Amino acid sequence: MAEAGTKTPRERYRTQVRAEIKKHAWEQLATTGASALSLNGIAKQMGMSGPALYRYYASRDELITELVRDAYRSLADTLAAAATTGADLGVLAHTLRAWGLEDPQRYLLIYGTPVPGYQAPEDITLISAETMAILLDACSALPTDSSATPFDAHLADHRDWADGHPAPPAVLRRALSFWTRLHGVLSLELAGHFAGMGFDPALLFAAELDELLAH
Amino acid sequence: MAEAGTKTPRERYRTQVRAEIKKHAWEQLATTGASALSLNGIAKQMGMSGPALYRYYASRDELITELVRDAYRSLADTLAAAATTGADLGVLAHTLRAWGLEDPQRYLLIYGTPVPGYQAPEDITLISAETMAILLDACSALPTDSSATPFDAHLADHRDWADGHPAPPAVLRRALSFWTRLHGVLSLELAGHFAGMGFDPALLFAAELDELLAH
DNA sequence: AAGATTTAGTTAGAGGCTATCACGAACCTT
DNA sequence: AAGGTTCGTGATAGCCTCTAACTAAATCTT
Repeated sequence: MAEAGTKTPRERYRTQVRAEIKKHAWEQLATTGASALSLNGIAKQMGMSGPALYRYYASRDELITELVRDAYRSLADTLAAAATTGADLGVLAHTLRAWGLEDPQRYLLIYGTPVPGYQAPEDITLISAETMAILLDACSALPTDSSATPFDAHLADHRDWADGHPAPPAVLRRALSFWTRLHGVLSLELAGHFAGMGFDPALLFAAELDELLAH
Repeated sequence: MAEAGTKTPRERYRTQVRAEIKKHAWEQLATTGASALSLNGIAKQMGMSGPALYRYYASRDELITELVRDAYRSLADTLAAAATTGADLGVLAHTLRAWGLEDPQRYLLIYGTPVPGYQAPEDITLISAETMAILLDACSALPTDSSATPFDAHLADHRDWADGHPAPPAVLRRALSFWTRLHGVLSLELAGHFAGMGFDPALLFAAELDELLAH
C-alpha cells in the first residue's frame, strides 16, 4: 500500500503544490470572502508569478469549485464521524454549529449566496446526499410521536431526494425541519445578523434545538 | 408641496440618472449576482463612458450599499404595508416569502453571504430595527400560551435589540423563532438548495409556518 | 550516461475592471 | 453676455483573469 499510494515524484510535487494553493485560498476566503479571492494574490504569496498557478488550476472558477467540494466533503465527514461515535440529533446539531463557527465563510460557501448561473458538478451533489443520509439516519432513531400532517402526504409522494432511504414521511419531515431550522439560526449568526443584538447566539441555537427535539 | 418637492432642474436630472443607474444595477444583480456587478458595464448599457458614473456614485461600494439600503427599505415597507392592513403573522410570513421570490438576489443581498470586513452604515441598521418592530407587534398579538423557557430568562436580560418594545420575553423568543425559521426555509429555497429534491417548497414553507403558529 | 520528452515556471500581452485626473462642453445663475 | 458650477470625455495607473511563446529543469527512454 505504501508503494501503491506513492506516485511518481512529479505527481507528489504537483499534489503538494495544489494543496499549498488551497491553503492560501482558504486563508483568503476567510479574510476577504470568496468574491475577492485572487489567483494572482495567491501566486505572489507563494513567491511565484501569476500565470504559474494555471498549471494547477485551469481557472479561478475551478479553484473555487474545488473549495466548495472540499467544504461539502469536510461537512459530510465531520457529521459522519460524529454519527459513527453514536451521536444523536442533539450532538449532531452542535457538531454542525461548531463546524460552521470554525470557518463561517466555508459554511457560507455552501449555504450562502449562490452565483446565479452556477451549477455544481454532480459529484458535489452526491456528497450533499451523503450528508442528507446521515441526517435521515439520525432522525429515524428518534420516536415519531407526532401525528401525520398534510405535508407528510406530499412528502410521501415526493421523496426522490431521500435516495432510497426507508424513512417514513414523518421522519423525512423531521429531517427537513432539522435542516432548515438549524440553518436558519446558524446562518444568521455566521452572517453577523445577531451581532449588535445582545443575546447569546449559542443559547438561541440551543433553544431552537430543544424545541426541535421536543416535538 | 408640488413646489417644495421640485428642486432645480439639475437636481432633478441628477436624481433621475441615479435612479436609472440603480435600475440597471438591479438588473445586473438579478442576472449575474452582486459580485459581478460592474459600474463599467452599467455605463455602457446607458451609452456613456465608464468614469461618468463616478459623478453619481463615488464608488462601486457606495452603489452596492445603496442597493442594500433600498432592499432593507423595500422589505420594511412591504411588511409595514401588510401589517397596517391587519395582517397576522401568517400573512406576514407569506408576504415575506413573496418578497423574497420576487427577487432572490435582493433577499440574499440582505441575508446572504456578507463580505468579511463590511459594516453597514447606521441608518441601515435603523431600517432593520423597523422590521423587527413590525415583527414584534405581530407576535404580541398572538396568545402566549407557551410556558417560560430558560432562554426566556436570558432574553429578559438581553433585550436591547427590542429597542424599547414592551413585549414580554416569550414574545421576544417567538419573534426570534419566527425570523430564524422562516429565514431557514426561505433562504434555502432562494439559494436553490431544494432544486432537485422534488417536493414543493411552498408546502414546506407553509408546514413550517403552521408549526410555528401552533405553539 | 545521452538524448528525447514532458513539465514547471517565466515574461509579454490582451482585455476586463475600479478609480483618478485633467480637460472641454453644457448649463444655470446673475 | 459673463460667471461659476456641473457633466461627460479620454488618458492613465493599477489591479485582475487568462493565453501564448519561450526557457529551464526534471523525468523518461534507450
